[in-house]
Amino acid sequence: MARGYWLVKSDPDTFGWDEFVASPDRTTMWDGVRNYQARNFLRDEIRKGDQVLFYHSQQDRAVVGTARVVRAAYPDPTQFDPAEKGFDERSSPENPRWYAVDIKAGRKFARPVTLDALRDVPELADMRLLRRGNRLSVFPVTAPEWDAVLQVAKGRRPG
DNA sequence: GCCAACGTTGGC
DNA sequence: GCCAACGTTGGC
Repeated sequence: MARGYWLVKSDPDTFGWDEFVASPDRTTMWDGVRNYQARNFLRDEIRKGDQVLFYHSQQDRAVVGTARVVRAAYPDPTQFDPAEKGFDERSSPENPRWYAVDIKAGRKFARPVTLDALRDVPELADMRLLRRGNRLSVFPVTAPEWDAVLQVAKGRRPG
């Protein structure tokens, strides 16, 4: 089975790498996605075992480590809870609208791979992360892109 | 703090 | 069905 690669974004002020690693079994529910394109990726394409780049948005703007999908898509429970920010009154357990996956923290990069560093890598010229106006919080990464990011993380490229 | 990008909502 | 207004995201 072909393994998939993904990038997920997180605002470190809300949920950063350190909090991720401190989670039970280094695993967190990746919930709160309320964008249909991102939802479709979660619901239809992400598979258990897929690999993930964990990216800090906002002030950090860097890929900080890797993760792995340990549970494929299931209905995001926060959509049913009026106390949650992500509550959606149009959703019901019988007809869920939003999905979550579980991801487990992998390795932390020795040095974060910054956006600026990524922009210097020719193989990443078309990477979704670097496109103007990209706001998707989860999207696929190609195998060459995955390899190139890891090369930068290992210090084998400038950055 | 500002602003561009973009998705969603609601009036028509 | 169109589109202006609005809210959110995220880079700078």
